[in-house]
Amino acid sequence: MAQNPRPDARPRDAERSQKDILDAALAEFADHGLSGARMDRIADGAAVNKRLIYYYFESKESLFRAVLERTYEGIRGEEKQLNLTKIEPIEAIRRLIAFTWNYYIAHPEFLTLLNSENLHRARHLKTSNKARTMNSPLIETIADVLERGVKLQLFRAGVDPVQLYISIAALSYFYLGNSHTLSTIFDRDLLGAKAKVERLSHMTDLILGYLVRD
Amino acid sequence: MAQNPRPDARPRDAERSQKDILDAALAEFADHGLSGARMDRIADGAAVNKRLIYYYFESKESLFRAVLERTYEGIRGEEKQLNLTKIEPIEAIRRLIAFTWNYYIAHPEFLTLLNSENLHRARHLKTSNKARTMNSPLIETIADVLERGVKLQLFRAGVDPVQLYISIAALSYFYLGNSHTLSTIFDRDLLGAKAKVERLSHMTDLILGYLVRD
Amino acid sequence: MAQNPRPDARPRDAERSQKDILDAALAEFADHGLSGARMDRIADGAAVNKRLIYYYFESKESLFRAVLERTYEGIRGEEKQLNLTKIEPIEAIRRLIAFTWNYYIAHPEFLTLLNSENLHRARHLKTSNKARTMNSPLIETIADVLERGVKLQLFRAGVDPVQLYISIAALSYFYLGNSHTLSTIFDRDLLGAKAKVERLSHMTDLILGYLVRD
Amino acid sequence: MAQNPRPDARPRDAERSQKDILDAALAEFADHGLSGARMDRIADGAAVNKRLIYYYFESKESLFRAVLERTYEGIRGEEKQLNLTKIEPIEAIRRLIAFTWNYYIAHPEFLTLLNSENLHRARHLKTSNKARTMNSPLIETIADVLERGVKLQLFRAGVDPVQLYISIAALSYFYLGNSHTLSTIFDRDLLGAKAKVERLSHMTDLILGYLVRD
DNA sequence: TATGAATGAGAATTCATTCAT
DNA sequence: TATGAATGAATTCTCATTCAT
Repeated sequence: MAQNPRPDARPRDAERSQKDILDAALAEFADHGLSGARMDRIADGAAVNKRLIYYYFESKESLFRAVLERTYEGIRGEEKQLNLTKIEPIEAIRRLIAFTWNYYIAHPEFLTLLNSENLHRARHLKTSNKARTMNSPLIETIADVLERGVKLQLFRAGVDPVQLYISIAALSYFYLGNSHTLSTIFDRDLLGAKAKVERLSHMTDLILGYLVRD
Repeated sequence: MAQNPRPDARPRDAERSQKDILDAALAEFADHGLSGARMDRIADGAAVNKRLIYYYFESKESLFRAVLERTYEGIRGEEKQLNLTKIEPIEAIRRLIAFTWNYYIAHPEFLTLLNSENLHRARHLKTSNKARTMNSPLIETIADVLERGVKLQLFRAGVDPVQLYISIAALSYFYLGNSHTLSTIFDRDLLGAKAKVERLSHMTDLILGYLVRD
Repeated sequence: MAQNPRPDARPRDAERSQKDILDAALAEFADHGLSGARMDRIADGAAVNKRLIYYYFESKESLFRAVLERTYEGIRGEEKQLNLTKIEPIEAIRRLIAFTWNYYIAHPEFLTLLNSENLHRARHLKTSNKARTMNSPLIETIADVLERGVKLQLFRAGVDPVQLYISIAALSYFYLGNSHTLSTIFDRDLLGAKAKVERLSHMTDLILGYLVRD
Repeated sequence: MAQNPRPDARPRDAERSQKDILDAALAEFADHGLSGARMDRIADGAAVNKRLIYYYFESKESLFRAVLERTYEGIRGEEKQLNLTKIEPIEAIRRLIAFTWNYYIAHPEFLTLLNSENLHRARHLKTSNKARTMNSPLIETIADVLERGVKLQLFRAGVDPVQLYISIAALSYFYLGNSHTLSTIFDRDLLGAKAKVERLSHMTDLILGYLVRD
């Protein structure tokens, strides 16, 4: 179908166009996965000519990689803001869980994007030096918090920070990412305000119930 | 003189053909998602004429739904086998975690299929009376185990069986389903024998650490 | 899609099956034309197995030819019933117009079937000895009526019966066969009771206005 | 420096392509009907890539609608050229009949296209604002001619212009549109030069024989 | 006489991508 | 930096017809 010119034809600059494309691509990939995404819709969403996408980003796959990189940058940036090194250990864990939970709620596209990338066996991640080396600062943070907690005889010893990081992520990720099937199967609204409060509470109880000695 | 059927001719077996199609479709959808799956590859995989797929299953979406239904049937069937009602509560939880973990390892296609279905907002599940009503028997089981554990003063009270079910699933699901990106990011083999033992151990510790009172 | 067995599985005989097939085929061809007709729908409509159609009628084209033949048989049979040779000429013309008009109204499938056959340049008619030789008895009838009318000094002389036959058919055929586009263009209901009366009246006036001398 | 468009400047490719597609589509739809038409043949006929058809016209149905619109535009345009308001009434009617006759002869595709559209119950016409509102100017013309003829005491009174318009169209349309079956049945060449002259003569006699008082 | 299973050859439509400017 | 026009290669789906019993 012939494309219409942008209705608001404000002047455009290279950076702006690229950002618009990445924004539209993120939405499209998050909504439809890599295979289901349509370059046409991305062009429409970004209000640019389709050809321009290829000008800036070589191909659909490349574009997906770029989106993935920006997405990892996004979460890593936020994780860095989360300064837990001076917070009391129990409270630090609390905040960590809440942060993860809230981040996923605020960025549902992160979940589906990661699912897509895993479906493709991390192909794009592996070929992205940028994203591959963006380790989460939270591993260090968790290690620090655990260490302090153990020293204060608050926490059990011998907990692997990576395992804990994964578990904390898992508890939110699965609940939110699978909410459509889960709520269908359980015939129960999992995303209402009350349900959300309960889930965060359960996850916090679970993690702290495990960590905290008495 | 009765003619023999061609020696290389596939015997005409409707049930067999349908099963072959479903098997091939499961593999294809699990590998590529709904959009990425190719009907041609499914036909090849099932060694049937492409047209036959449409003869038995109306469309790609319908086929996906059928696959999904059979997949849910599969896990629900196994869950039913898992008789925990007479097992001592702590051991029961242990077995439940191990079962979930092992099932996902044995059926990696279950994970990607569910991810696909969630990407599509459970569209197929919602239109499948069959699958929609196949509630997991494990909710009942968990409720029973928790109750017994509480009565024996082994477990903490007030734990919601659905939350616990979701959490147990989450811990395995996220680890296995995201193993490609996680192992890339952590540069660590998450699927080696040792890593698997450690993960199962961590998950069990986590859940029991939370549940068991002292 | 797999076919269901007939819900009412009464015993069937060859003649009955063939008639059912022809009935269903007529409806299908009339509704969708030759290309648009579906053998599957015909089988469904006749409540027989698709294979049976090929058993009795070689192919889609053959089936169409058979339908056409039966259709011509139908109208020729009715035309024969119309005994106008002893009717007063003016009244005979009146009856002839009304008969044509009413036949087309009662058999709308006749119109679309003929349109289809003309689209295909009368290919099936030309290869059907049966239909090709089924001349309309009305030509003779009209010739007779005209002759009598002229002798009685009622009608003008020199009218070609074939031209008149075609014109009488044309006036009904076009109105009824194109009623969908005509009523859309004129935004006027052409098929209501009042409109029908008016059309028949107009056609009769037109033909008699031409034929009758004063 | 403003460039003057050269008078012989080639039309934009886009326009040309669209016209070529519409031309080829008209021929194809006229020859085979909507269902029988093949997008491949249209692409070949227009010497464009098949994909381009979908680029400009959404679908086969849409293309058919566009063809229909252009076809109606064509006849309405010619009808407008036919200036009969200052012509003597009898001569005006003569010209009108001849115009209709000659237009159908020159545009046989118009007949089959309309038949197709009626087979589809004017579905495309009804969804085309363009075509739906292109009323024939001939209705007004006929009303005017009739009125003048009545005033001059040449014509009978009380003739509905719409009925007359339909009848004039019908006489040519049926003869030409059904010429294949008719000439097969009558075993008589209906499209030879002599036969055409006779038909036009008959139709004119018929209409004027009805209209003109003595 | 009848039928469920199966298919090869298309058919419409889609899609990422490139051409020409 | 930007774009409208164009396309080859799929991709889903269809259809008349045949196979095997």
